[in-house]
Amino acid sequence: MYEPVSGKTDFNAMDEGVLEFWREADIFRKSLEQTKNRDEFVFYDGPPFATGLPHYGHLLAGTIKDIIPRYQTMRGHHIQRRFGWDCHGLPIEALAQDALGVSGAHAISELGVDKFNEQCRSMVSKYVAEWRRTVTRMGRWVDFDNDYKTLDKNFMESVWWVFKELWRKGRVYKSYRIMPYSWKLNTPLSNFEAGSNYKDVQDPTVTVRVKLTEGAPAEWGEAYALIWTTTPWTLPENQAICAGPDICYVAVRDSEDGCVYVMAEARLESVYKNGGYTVVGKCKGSELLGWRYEPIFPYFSGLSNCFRILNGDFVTVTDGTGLVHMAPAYGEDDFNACRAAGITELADGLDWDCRFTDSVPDFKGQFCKDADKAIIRRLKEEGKLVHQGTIVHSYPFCDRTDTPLIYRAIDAWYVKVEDLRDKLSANNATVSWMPEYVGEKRFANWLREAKDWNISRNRFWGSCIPLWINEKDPSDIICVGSVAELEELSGEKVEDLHKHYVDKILIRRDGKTYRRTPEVLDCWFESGSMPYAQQHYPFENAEKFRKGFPANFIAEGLDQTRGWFYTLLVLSTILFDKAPYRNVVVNGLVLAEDGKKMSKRLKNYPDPMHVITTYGADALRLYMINSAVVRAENLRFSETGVRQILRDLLIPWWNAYSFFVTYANVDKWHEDALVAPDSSNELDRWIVSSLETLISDVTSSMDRYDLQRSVRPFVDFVDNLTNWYIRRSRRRFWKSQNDGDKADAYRTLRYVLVQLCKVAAPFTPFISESIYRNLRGSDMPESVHLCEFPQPNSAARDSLLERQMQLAQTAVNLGHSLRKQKDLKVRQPLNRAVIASSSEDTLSAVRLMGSVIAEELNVKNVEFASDESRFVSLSAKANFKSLGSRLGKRMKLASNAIAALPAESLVALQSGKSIDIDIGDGEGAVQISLEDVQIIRMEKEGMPVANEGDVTVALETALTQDLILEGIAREFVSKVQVMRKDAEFDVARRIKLCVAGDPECVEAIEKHRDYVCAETLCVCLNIVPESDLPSGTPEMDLNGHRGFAVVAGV
RNA sequence: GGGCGUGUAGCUCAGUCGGUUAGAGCGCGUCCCUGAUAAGGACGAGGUCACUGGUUCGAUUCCAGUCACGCCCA
Repeated sequence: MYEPVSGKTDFNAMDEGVLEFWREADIFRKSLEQTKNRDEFVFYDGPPFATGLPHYGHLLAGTIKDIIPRYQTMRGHHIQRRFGWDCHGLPIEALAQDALGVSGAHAISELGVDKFNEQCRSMVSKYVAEWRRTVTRMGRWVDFDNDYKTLDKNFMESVWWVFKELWRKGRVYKSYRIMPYSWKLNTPLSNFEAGSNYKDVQDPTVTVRVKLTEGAPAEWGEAYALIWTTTPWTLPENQAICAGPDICYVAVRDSEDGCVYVMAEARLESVYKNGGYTVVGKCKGSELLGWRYEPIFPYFSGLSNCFRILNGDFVTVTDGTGLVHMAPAYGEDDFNACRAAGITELADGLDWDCRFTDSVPDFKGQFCKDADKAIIRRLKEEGKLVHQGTIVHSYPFCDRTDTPLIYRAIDAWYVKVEDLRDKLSANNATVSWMPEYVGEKRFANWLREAKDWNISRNRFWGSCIPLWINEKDPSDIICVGSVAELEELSGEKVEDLHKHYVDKILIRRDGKTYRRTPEVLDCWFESGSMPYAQQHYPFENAEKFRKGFPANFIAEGLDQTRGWFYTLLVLSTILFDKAPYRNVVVNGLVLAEDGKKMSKRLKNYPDPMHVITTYGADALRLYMINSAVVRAENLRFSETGVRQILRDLLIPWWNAYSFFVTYANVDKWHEDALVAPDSSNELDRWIVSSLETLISDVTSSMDRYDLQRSVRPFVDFVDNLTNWYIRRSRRRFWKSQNDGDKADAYRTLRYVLVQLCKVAAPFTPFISESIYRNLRGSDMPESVHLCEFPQPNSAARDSLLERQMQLAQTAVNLGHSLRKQKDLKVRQPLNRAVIASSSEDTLSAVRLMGSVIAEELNVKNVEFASDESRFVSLSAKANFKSLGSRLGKRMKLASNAIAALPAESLVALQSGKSIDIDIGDGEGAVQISLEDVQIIRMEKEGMPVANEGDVTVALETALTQDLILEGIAREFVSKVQVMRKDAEFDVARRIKLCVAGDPECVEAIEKHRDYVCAETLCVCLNIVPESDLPSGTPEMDLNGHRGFAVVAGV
């Protein structure tokens, strides 16, 4: 006996039962144990931030990260799956700030970094339990107990090792970068943070003249460049002027003061609104390059390389003068352009509160923006101010304090990457990406323009930059690469590597004192170090690491192009000059059904747990995998889509299984060993062959990491299994004698169901397990996930048989369509169907399917004919594909000529002859053969026909009295079956029938008495006068005839 | 502004290495079937394959440009 199965299953309960089994029988551990001596297939799991609950993006990535390892395990590999957590960085700091009620770097320092960091540490595992629950519920097998955390001392120590390797190779340097800076919080913000609070503000604008000293033609006399800015306070720090190389500039002589002014031609009219000038010269910005001018303010006039005109592509003529004032300490374009021009020393006159320092004595102590007025006044006094106004524009503000942000140069640590571009590209070329374009275009382009990587953060909770700097000489730096090294250098015991511990540790050497640089590392540096740090390499596991590097496979979202994919590659390229991964599956974004981002606030998506418990995890997994989201495209998440996959695949599959169990139990059929069936029945051979095709398709797609294409063939297979194999085989299971054919049917169906479980196990681990557990033999593994993946066996495939069945299905569909057209229900038997095809191959193939077609179409005889012309008239149409390339411009005429071909020509073509046709352009005859035309079939008078490809089906629709009576009998059986069902009789329950009706009805039932009794399991059929029926017996409509039946169980 | 991707039926998506009838599922309408099935089948309505040009005998497909959307970057 198999465990009885209900046709209506509760997928949630099924899932929970399977989870319980996995837990109790410890199946995941067993699967690892079982494969421990096999080849290692290495998977790296990218660590998520544990600062929120998992969303669909995580579920999707988790599903991909489950399917591939499950598949590879079944293919005989050993695969460690360690979960990882990204524990550092701003997300967790933000949670801690909220919890402590503090905000900003100042406040944190006041509170104490130790307090703050311990708060962060205590909150890291806040969501861990919830993650574990959800990930597990989705069916993902991953090791949570042996997970890695970026805050572990060992992990952090390996990060130091990585850092020191970079340092040793001369890859780490300190430099400036322009960042949004909150003067109220005394901290730089990330660009992301800066983008969240823009406001419209009114700022001053000034146009200033700058005296040219070199470059301008002497005949101009006194000449000035005109510059424009909305930040007058940056003028004291001016170091250069920038012109657009391709912008057209003019020099005009002012008719009032007689001086010459240079500006962009496009801006001339807005500067000189009322004329009053004469043009004395024109040139491109590239010609202004290198001209020199007198510093506007004297404070930084000693700096070298400054006070020149530079060129830059970012210059526009939408406002200002087309000549841009450059204060490289306060603007990114300025900074980059000046650095490119060899200006290395920055004029920075502000302290950490953004007040002017001693270096700008005239404005000392004033907050920079407040100094605007005084600066403008000074410019006016000195005759440098040409125009003054105001502008309203949108400007970023600090999110927390609502004060305007100041863009300024901040000291930061960088990893040199720019000179590695070729190596990065070469290493990337060894990686196989799914989809290809992400690696070959998107990522490759990014690598080609890779910029040096800012790895320092002026924050608190993270891995520390392990650099100790001489208090007296900032160029004297010690890089520490391990705990032992630090202990030795400092003589102190190092318990923890977080900032509040290591900042207290000083190194004293040769009478000098070294203090740690205060920054922490970018958390991308940590996740990029994951291949080494998760193993505590090189301090431990050196051999294990070497075997497991690079990874066979990683999977993350498209948004990681610049994230994890990148940092992994940069670090491994520097350390080992190798790509750290061989295969990458990139998934797209999961959007809400409306195409917008999923938003908790808008509630535009269903809760993941609700979806899982309603439809089961398998349905959700399949829904996501069966979409292009596994090929980096976006998915609009639709609950209906999840329900759909349940209906299309999981329910039919379950029903096939429930069918098997129900009837096997009724028949007491049971076999322990699972053997490949050796049935001669064509349906059996066909479904086994289809199964082999499925195995082969799935295997080849999975080996290419093409998940979407791996899922697709399942839908077809299950459709064939339920709607053709089982439907066609039903009577083999129902018949009362237990003969060899019946045993073949059971054996085949069980075999197919069990093999299907194995093939589907990586995708739908729950339903596969559930079905497998009930059907397996006693010597088979206790879990489907401990089985081997079925080997593709081409010997078991019979492509001719698959083609035959395909043709039979086509013929049946055509016949059904004819019945529909002629309004003849399938229950009405017909005398004859004719299958015609001019192709001998097709005809001989479909000929073998005659009985199948006859039964499905409910016709007494199926005939085959090679001469279609009995049923259809033929005409032809040109095959543009074959002729077009040959004929070119003559194609149009040829198409007309072919449409006009007489019947004899078509018969000649069909018999395989080539014919010459004259297409009337005087260029000579065109020789055509059957491939060059497409035969069109039109119905002739007589029998209705339908056609698809080279198969034509004709149906004899005339009804004889015999056929009509049989139709009535079948209709009657159908009605009685409904009554049985309504009465909830068991399928094997015998009944008694009391029947009445009009004369035809009685005649029909009388004539087909045996058939009616057999079909309805009726042991006693009495035909009585209508008047003997119990009152209220409902009348049946039997194809227009009156009938009555009273059903009673025996 | 740049890189990459996407745009096909009311919806979710296939497909087309250039070929004259562009498919599936859902939804809708009509009907059929039901002795496993919250099912299944047939038929029908529904498409200027985002737009504009170009190449070609022929473009939804190739090329260029435009527009819209998305991701990343600036």
